[in-house]
This record gives sequence, C-alpha cells and structure tokens, in this order.
Amino acid sequence: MSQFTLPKTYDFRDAEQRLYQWWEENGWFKPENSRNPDGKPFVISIPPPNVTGVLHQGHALFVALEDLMIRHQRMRGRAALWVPGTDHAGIATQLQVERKLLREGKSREEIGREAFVQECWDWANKHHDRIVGQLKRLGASCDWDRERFTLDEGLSRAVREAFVRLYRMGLIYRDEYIVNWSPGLQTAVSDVEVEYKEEQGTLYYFKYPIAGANLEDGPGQGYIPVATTRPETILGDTAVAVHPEDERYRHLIGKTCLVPILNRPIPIIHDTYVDMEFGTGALKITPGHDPNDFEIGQRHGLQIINIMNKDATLNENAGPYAGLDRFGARKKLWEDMKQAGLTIKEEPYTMQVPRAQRGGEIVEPLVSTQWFVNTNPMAELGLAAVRTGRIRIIPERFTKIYYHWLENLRPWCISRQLWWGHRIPAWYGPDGEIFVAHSEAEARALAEEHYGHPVDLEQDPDVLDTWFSSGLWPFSTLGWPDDTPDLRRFYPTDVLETGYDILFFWVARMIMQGLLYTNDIPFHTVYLHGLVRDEHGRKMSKTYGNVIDPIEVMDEYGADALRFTLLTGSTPGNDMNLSINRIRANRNFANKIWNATRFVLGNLPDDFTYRGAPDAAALDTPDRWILHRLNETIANATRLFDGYQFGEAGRQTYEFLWGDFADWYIEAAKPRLRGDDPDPVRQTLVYVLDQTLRLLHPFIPFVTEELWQHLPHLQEEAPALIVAAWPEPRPEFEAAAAVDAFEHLREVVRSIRNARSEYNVEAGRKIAAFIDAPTHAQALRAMSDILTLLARLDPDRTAFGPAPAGEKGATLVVGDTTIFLPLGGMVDIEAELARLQKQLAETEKRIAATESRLNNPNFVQKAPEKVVAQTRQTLAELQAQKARLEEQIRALS
RNA sequence: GGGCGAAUAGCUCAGUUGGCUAGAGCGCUUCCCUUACAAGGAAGAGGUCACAGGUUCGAGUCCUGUUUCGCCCA
Repeated sequence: MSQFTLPKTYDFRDAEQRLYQWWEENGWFKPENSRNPDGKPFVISIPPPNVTGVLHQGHALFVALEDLMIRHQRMRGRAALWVPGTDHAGIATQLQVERKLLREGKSREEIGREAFVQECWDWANKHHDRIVGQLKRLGASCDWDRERFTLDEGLSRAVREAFVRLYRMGLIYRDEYIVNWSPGLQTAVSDVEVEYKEEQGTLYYFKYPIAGANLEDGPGQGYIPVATTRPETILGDTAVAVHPEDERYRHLIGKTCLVPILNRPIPIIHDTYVDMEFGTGALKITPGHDPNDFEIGQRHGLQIINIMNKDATLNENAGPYAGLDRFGARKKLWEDMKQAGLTIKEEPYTMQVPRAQRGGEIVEPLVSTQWFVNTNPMAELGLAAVRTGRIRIIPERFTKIYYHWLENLRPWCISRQLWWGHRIPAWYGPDGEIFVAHSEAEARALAEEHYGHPVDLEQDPDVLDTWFSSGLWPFSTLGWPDDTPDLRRFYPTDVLETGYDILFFWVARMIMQGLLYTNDIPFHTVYLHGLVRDEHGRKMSKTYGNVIDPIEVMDEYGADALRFTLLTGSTPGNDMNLSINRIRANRNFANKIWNATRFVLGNLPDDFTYRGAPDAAALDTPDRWILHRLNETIANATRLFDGYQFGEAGRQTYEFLWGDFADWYIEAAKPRLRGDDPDPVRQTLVYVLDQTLRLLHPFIPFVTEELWQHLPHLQEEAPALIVAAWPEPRPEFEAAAAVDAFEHLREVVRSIRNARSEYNVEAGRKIAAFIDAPTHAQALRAMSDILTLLARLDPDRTAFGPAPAGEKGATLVVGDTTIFLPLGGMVDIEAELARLQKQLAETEKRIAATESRLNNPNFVQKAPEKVVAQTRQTLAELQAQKARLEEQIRALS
C-alpha cells in the first residue's frame, strides 16, 4: 500500500471550510507572510459590499476575479494585500431599518435621531458577519486584520478631513439649486442616482392665454399653444419661451400671458434653446421644477416659484391645488382647464421618466438648499491621469465613456437628508454663518474668533452621499489622512476591479479624490467586469424567479466550481450568462483533477523520493512531450495573466490538464509504470501535476490546495500551495522532436480507434495490426506498449512493416504511415475504397490550397519565414499521405 | 440624437500583435462499468464565423457600410 492515499471522492464541504481556516490561521493572507515580505507589494482594495446586503453573483464575480489576481501575484512573489471592508450604504440601510421599525409599529421620527442611528449600528453589526462570512466562503484571501467599515472612526475622520479640505479650497459650497428630489426617501439624490426609463405617457396640449386678448382670436393671437408632459407644473411657470426666429410667435415676444387658472401674468421670452419642431414650438418655463428650465430661468433672470412640498404634495403657491399630491393635482388641474376651454388635445407620448435608482419612484426636480462639490478641477486631474496613461482602464473602450462623463460633469450634490451616514461637518452660527471644521470644538473656536465671543452652534442635520466616503476608500482604508506605515507601503494600490456599472459612481470619484488628496493615483489599472445574467441573458431578478443564488450553488457544487465558471465564462467588460450546466461541468473538472491525482499517488511506492523538475536526460518521448506542453501552458497562462486575459488562461490550463495530461499522458504512463524503470515516469507525473495545480490555484484554490497537500514535495518547498511559487517554463524541456513523435502516435491511435468504431469491432477485442511507418518507425516501435494499449491492439499480432499481400482488412493512412488492420470479413472492399477515396479527395483539396499559397510569390516573399517553412512542411506531409493513399487505392482496385 | 457592445455548432460561450483542417461545455448519435474518474472513457454528427464591400500573400480577427438585439449618455 502506498503512503500516498486519497479518499475516493472529494468532499468540498469539509475541505473548503477547513482549508480557509487553515490559510487564515497561518497568516497567509497577510503581505507580511508572503514569500517575499519586503518585496514589491501588490494591492487591491475590495469594492466594499453593502454591510447589510446578501451575497449575489455580482459579489461572487468580483471576489473570483480579485482573489484570482491576489493569489496569482502572491505566487509570483509579490507582497499581496487585499484590503477588505464593507460599506454603510446610506439609503439602502436606512430603508431596511425603517422597515424594521415599521414592523414594530415605530417610525424613525418617533424614536429620534440618536436612537435611530443606534438602531442602524445594531442592524449593520448584526448583518456584517453574514456578508463577510459569504465572502470567505468564496475563498477571498483578504487580510481580515485590515478590514474597514466606511463609518468606522478612522474613515469618518478621513471623510471630515476631505470635506474640510475641499471647503477650504472653495470646492465645496452650499447653494440653492435644482436637485433630484426623491419624495419617498425624503432626500436629494445625485444625478447618477437617477435612471431615465422610457415610459408611455401623455403629451398635453393647451392654450396659454395672452393678456388682454381673447382666446377666440386663435393661436398666435389669443393664445400660445403649449405642450407639456407634466401639466401640474403649469402652476409654477414663470415664463413662456419661443424661438427668436419662429415666425409664428415672433410678434409675441415681450408680451405677457396668464398662467391658466391662477391668472398670474408671466412674460413671453425668446431663447434659442427652444426646439421649433417639438410640440407646438412654444415652451413653458418652470425654473422651480425642471433642470433645463432652471438654466433658462437663470439666463433670463426669471422668478423661481416652488409649488411643491418635500412629500410631493402641492404647496400654497399652487393656489386651489394646495394639499393635493402631484398626480392628483395633474388630473384636477387638467379637468379645470378643460372646463375653462384652455385645453387643446392629449396625445400618447413616449417619455423619459426619471426614477430613483434606489426605490424606483419618480424623482421630482426641486429647488432646495444643498451642499455641492465643484468637481471641475478634480475632473481635470482625473482626465489627465487617464489621458497620459498613468491609469489604464481595461477594457480600453471604457476610457472614452470615462472621458465623456468627466468632460460634462455638473456639480455633485453630496448632502442627503438622511440620518445614517457621515454627518456633514458644518455648523451654523445664530446668524447662519457657516463654520466647517474637523470637530465641534474646532467649529466653536472658529465661531468664537468670528463673533468675538462664544455662541451656540447648530450642526447641519444632513449626512453625506455614501459615494463621498467610498471615493476615499483606497487610501482611507490604509490610514489616510495620517501618514501611516501602511499608507506608505501599500499606496498607491495596483488594480481596482469592479463592475462597469459603477464607473461613474465610484471609480471616477476615487480617481478624482485620490489625485486631489494624495497627490498620487489611487491605482494604475482599472479592470471592469460585466453583469452576471441568467442563462438566456436576462437580468437576474426575484420577480422573474431566475436568480442563481451563489450560496445555493456553493452548497451543491462547491466554491471552486462557481469560481471557475465565473472566471472562464467571461471576458473583461462583457456581461456573462451564467448557467447551472456550466457550473456542474466545472464541478466535474474538480472531480477530474481529484481522480488524476488519485492515480498519480496510487502509483507511488512508499519509498518514493520526489526530486523536483525531472532530469531531461532520463526521459522518454511521452515525458518530453507532456513537459513541452507544460512549458507552453505555463508560458501562455503567464502571458495571459499579464494581459488580464484570465478566462483564456483558465481555459487553456483546463484543456492541458484534461485533454493532454489526463487523457494522454496518464494513459501513456500506465504500461510504463509496470516497466523496468518507472521512476522517471513517476517523477514526471508528480512534477506536471504539481505545476498544473499551481497554475489552477488562483481559479480553484480549494481543490488544488487540498490535492497539493497530498503530493510529495521537495524538502525546501513552501508549506502551502497558496504561498508556493508560480511555475516558469524550463528551457531544457523544449522538445520539438518528441512533440512530433507523440502527436503522430496520437493520430495513429485515433485513426485505429476510428476504424474500430466504423467496423463495429467490439470494444474489448484486441486486434492485429501491421504498421508501415517510414519516418516514425523508430518512435512508434519505442512506444509500441502504449500504442497497443491505447488502440487495443494484440501485442503478439502487431508487426512493424508492410502488410502481407492478399489479406482482407482496413487500411489507414496517417501522414506517411500506413496501418493495416486484417479484419477479414468485417471489411468490405467497396466501403474501404470509398473511405480511402474520400480521404484522398480531402487530402488533394488541402494540397491544392497549400500549393496555391506557396506558388504565390507574394506569400513566399512577404509572409514570415516561419509561416512559409511551416506551409512547406505541411505540403510535404500531405504529399506523402497522398502517395500512400493512391498506393492503397491501386492495391484494392 | 450621440456613443458603445454583441451577432461563431441545437443551447451557452471562447477564439488579443491577422497565419496549420475555427474550439470548449451542455445537448444529440453509437459503443464501453478497461483496477484514477460513469461527475467517466472511446468514436461521431453538427458551423456560407449576421450581411455586403474593402485592405492584405493571407481576414472569424483590421477598415467601411447595412440589418437585428442589448447597454450607456443626452
């Protein structure tokens, strides 16, 4: 019995938990314990998940990708650090807690701010362990000692510092401005938090009466026809605008018209913004409730009338409609206008409805006093960093989107009328004077200086946009604003990996704020992944019922299967469709590796001594072939990793392990393990497996580590695969001749298997064969054990040399090798001839194509020498094959 | 309206400096429980690489245009 044994099946449930704990206990997630602790660091900051969230495939994908990069770089010898953490997710969390209170029959107003914030903390603390535990299940090799939370003391200090600095630079200001108001959430939200949905609505046409005229005088005389999708905003109109060159209305410019029902006089103005083609060509202007109108209003010095309360009911400015909600008012006003003969028509209209990203309700443009960041100077920095190549975005096409966004930035509204979040560090004096400071004490001191005596201050009740604190993440997590050892050693970070959907929300703001506060880029590479959709490309949603829950998937198929599927099924920046079938297939892959390893271990004697890379001099053709292929696979995988082509690296390694190592090398090893000198084969088996497990570890860390622990190792080897060295190709394993010989053997075996199948030879039956191989005779002879085993030939009746004349059988031509299988009556001559003719025709077709290429002087002259030589060799082989085929056809005819 | 992406086998997808007969998984057909693995093995069927031009010795890959679908921005 061997000392190297493995259970019959892989129990990932046990292994995953055990290994994760073991890695963590040994400190291998920490850069201090890497092979090269003082070497160059490699750092990723986690995109902090919502602390109260539940793991979804988006999390699974980013964990898979980032853990892959971290593990790969750790193996490459970098001091790898993955900084973990969670986000307080202002609106989302506050909504959850409010719902919880509602279930208990309470409201946040009832319990008050302090108690509510405490409830939020309890809620966050309670849910924190769940999301973190789920990240760990995926295998995330984060340094948990460095875990941060966006609301923890250190990060809160960073937020205050950032705010104070921006304020002092004049880049943060408080202003009355039109913002996106979410009536349900009772807060302002920023432009990026509004999504425009195409929805079926109505375009209402009506008459704007001209002061002193009669409606009966008709359009352009008695009234101006105007169209709107939101009639209730008529009540807040402060002008009607027409295009200065519009012949229909030109004469009305400067006149006055009357707001329907309210009869408030407003001017008729001209502005080139007006689209003469749209609607009636005349535009009602509501600066208080439309962002475009707001700007027109500013240009023309128009009055701003706010007709709406914060809960989207109308206020006293709406006259008789005060107290109605916005949609009720719309209906009632339109009815009243109908009665007054002011309406013209209604027509169905597809419009862009602004909805809150969170909650989905219709956002109301509203003028209110908020805090804003003037992002223009930061945007310039952000643009320069990418334009000069200091920061690279992968895939590259997103740089254009990034530029466009930064070039068209509007002021960023950062105040939120919420309770859960970073309180704005601004205090107001009795006369409204603003004191922005790091702390209340500092604010008091400032105030005292200002007023000459101590005064009572009141802190701004609002909190900051969650993305404001997230924007500091890469450096605030490392200790900024303090000059900590971590900040010095690990900043700037290396790669920022996240979904393309938060390029604006998060990535751009991190770049801008990072550049401004740290005088450095926060990372040199942005890697963007796509969305995970269901098998047929639909967005996963609970209402569809097509959600593939990562936890359930891991329960059933293991974390490795999920990771490998996510990693090999996607390309950067593209959405991926996830299917259970694929996950199952990759679970099978883990099982394949497990069983290949069982085979290898089962063939090692008790006294086996592993010597590392095999001695090339002691090796045979199959060994040289697999080592050559290993070299190629290592080189390709490494190159692909360096180019962020992780999926392709994984697929190629998969193909190598399954298609080359398991299907051919192990099969070829079987007879040789029973031979005189099995040691080189054993060394090669262990070595190739060891190296392949290393290549696969970043993709499927659990099963590879578990198996690697069972493999024999050199004395000086690392204690765990997670900290073992990434493989490198070895020049002494280059073996073109062995590759040629073994590939030919593969072709011969396939060809015989094919013939057996075609002639319905029973799978178990061993048959005779004559193999006439001018070029590959020696190699095939040397591998005859393998050949007879794999092709199920009878060794006693397998001969090298031409077939005896007169026998009935099948003739196979592989290059210049001819194989004769004396199958007697099973074969009929007609069928044989037809098969050979078919192969001949195919061969001739390829010869013609190859010749025409070589006959083209341009090809010979312009194509790389390597390609030309390759083509010449192909042609020679094809011609040899053709000669053989013709020979056989003559013999049969 | 502007921009971007996708279109390759029945399904889901790879295919990145342009270069052997375009690959994989699943599904399908036939055979096989051969002591690593039936979650497996062997053989096989299945593709005018959306369409039309162009560049090139050579195009699934580069360029132009068209069609369909999807996304982002205004």
